[in-house]
Amino acid sequence: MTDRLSQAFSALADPTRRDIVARLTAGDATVGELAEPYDMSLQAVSKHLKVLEEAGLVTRGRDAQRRPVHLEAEVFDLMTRWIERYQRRAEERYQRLDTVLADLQGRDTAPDLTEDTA
Amino acid sequence: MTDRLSQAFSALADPTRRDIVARLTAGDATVGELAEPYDMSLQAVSKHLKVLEEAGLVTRGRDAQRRPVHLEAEVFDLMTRWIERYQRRAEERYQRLDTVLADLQGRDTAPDLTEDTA
DNA sequence: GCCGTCCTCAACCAGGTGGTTGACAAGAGA
DNA sequence: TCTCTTGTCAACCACCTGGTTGAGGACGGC
Repeated sequence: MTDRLSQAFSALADPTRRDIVARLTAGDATVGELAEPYDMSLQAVSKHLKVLEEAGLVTRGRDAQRRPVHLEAEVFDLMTRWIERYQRRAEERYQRLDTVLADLQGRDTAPDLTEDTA
Repeated sequence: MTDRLSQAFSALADPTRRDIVARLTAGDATVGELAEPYDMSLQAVSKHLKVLEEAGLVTRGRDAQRRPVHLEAEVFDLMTRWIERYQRRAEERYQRLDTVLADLQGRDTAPDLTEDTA
């Protein structure tokens, strides 16, 4: 689970972290501000932020003893590109379903593996 | 981790499962066909498919003792909507950065929580 | 009916995850 | 300097995850 895309999907698989991301679209915030609404220790939120940071979804600055958290948009783009690519293909497949049906009798081999997935 | 979106992100956080999804865009496949390229037991692949199925990314039919696996597009749409929503907001925030800078001196409250995240 | 094929279920295991508490580092302010 | 605020680090814990092996269910073909 070391690749960028796995880290990004994994980071957003947690509802607390998605909530944090959602709130950060309103503007940067400190760890304390982000932790306040949750019934959870500051340390736990700090861990969540570390996960988001390692996934590249967030960066952390420094302002005295405060660590302002900042949302980064690039990795989101990476994720949407991956999803839309296969979503689009799946939809295309249904649109030309007649062609697929015609192909069915000739289909006795496994699907090819020529596509990279990362 | 019971909600739909968490399950979907979590399912795609694994490279093997993303690879399976990618291959399924070429057409339905049986468990055996899907397992063939991996250095992994059939049972392990069967588990991966179960995860994908519970996330709603895939459905499984029945054809005698075979269980053809079929890609579903709807949940992808749910994910892209979530991502793009916050990605768009993050980008908008940079575009009107001058406004944000003007707001900075008045910003001493935590970001609001009016947004649902699921 | 019996065998082979395709697949799932159950038990197990190592390692990861999400939370806790306690200690402490870095700075601002008195 | 002493203290308060802000946040991280480390150790610990219960539970989940991704793999294994072994057993067996469901079905087609002989």
